[in-house]
Amino acid sequence: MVAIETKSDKARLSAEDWALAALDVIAEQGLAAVAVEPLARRLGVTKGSFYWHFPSREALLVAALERWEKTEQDTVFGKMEAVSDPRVRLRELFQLVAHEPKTHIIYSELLKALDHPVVKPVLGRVSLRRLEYLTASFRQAGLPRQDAQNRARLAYAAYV
Amino acid sequence: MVAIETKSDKARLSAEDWALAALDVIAEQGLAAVAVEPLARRLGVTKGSFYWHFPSREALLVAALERWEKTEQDTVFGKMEAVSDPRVRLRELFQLVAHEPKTHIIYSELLKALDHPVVKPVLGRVSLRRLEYLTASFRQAGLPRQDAQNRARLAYAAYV
DNA sequence: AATTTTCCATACGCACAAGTATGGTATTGC
DNA sequence: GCAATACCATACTTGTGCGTATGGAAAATT
Repeated sequence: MVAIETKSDKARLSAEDWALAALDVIAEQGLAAVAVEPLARRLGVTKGSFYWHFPSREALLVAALERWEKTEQDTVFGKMEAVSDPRVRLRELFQLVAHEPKTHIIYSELLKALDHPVVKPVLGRVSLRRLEYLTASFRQAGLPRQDAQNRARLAYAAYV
Repeated sequence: MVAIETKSDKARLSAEDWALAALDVIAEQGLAAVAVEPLARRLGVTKGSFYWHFPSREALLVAALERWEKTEQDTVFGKMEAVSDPRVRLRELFQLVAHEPKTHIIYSELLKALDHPVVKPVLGRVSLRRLEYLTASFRQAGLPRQDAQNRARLAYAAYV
């Protein structure tokens, strides 16, 4: 028989479950609030579980951010490719960030923790990708190179 | 004889010395890094000193932010009153924030800690004052009320 | 000079989180 | 059914920070 399991009561956990829970905590209380024991309580287990899946808290952060970077990339760029007109695509993009608050909140929390060595490179890559994407879209919309770059920077700054 | 004392070797400390040291730590490592025992080590004393001047860590934060709010108000608005032409005054203002990094950095660190109940009202007041000042200057520079407000908001957002 | 005050050190107790060690239970593969 | 492995609980140890209690030294006061 197939076990009937909801997200909140599960017999056994995977490393990914921990990473997702960590992202939830980041969204709710920031990166500094990601602690092993509170997370374990939240998941209904103890530290013993955690240290089987991960060697350290640091490793959890790396895994969580890695997963966040991947999914944010997929959702945003996945939904964008469908639209061919670059101008409509830009509108869709802003619509998307506005109505997908989770990734959005995590982004701002990570901004607050930019001094953390694990966070910096990740956020650097994500920001750069978004900027390049914006610039490219503005260029396809007809703007010359320099103007497109400026518009992109402005739009992104406004978003932040 | 008057005691010759440098800032780093002083026989006895005052509450203000602690507040200033706290602001230094905020500027360097953020509000969360303001801890009593490390601060004491930094000042060359122990906790015993601290808890004579303050009843708690919270009280130190309040005192430090209060002091920061006061001095930032004095320096900025003090240097601005001298200039009568509102357009020149605006240029001076941006010049000022750019070359007075200390207050500036503290401001951004406090932004990261906006969720802290002690920080929120302080930063709210400071931001509001700056915005109103900007708006007033833009109006005196000849812009109508609505445009002045928008320009002020934009300029402040860009600064942040 | 003697006595208050002022300021600080030392030594506690408490709480909480990181990591380790070890043993137990549930699965899975055979 | 049985052994191996996967997953987790319990019980440590260590580190660090908050706050308290108390006694001692230096300054100021009289």
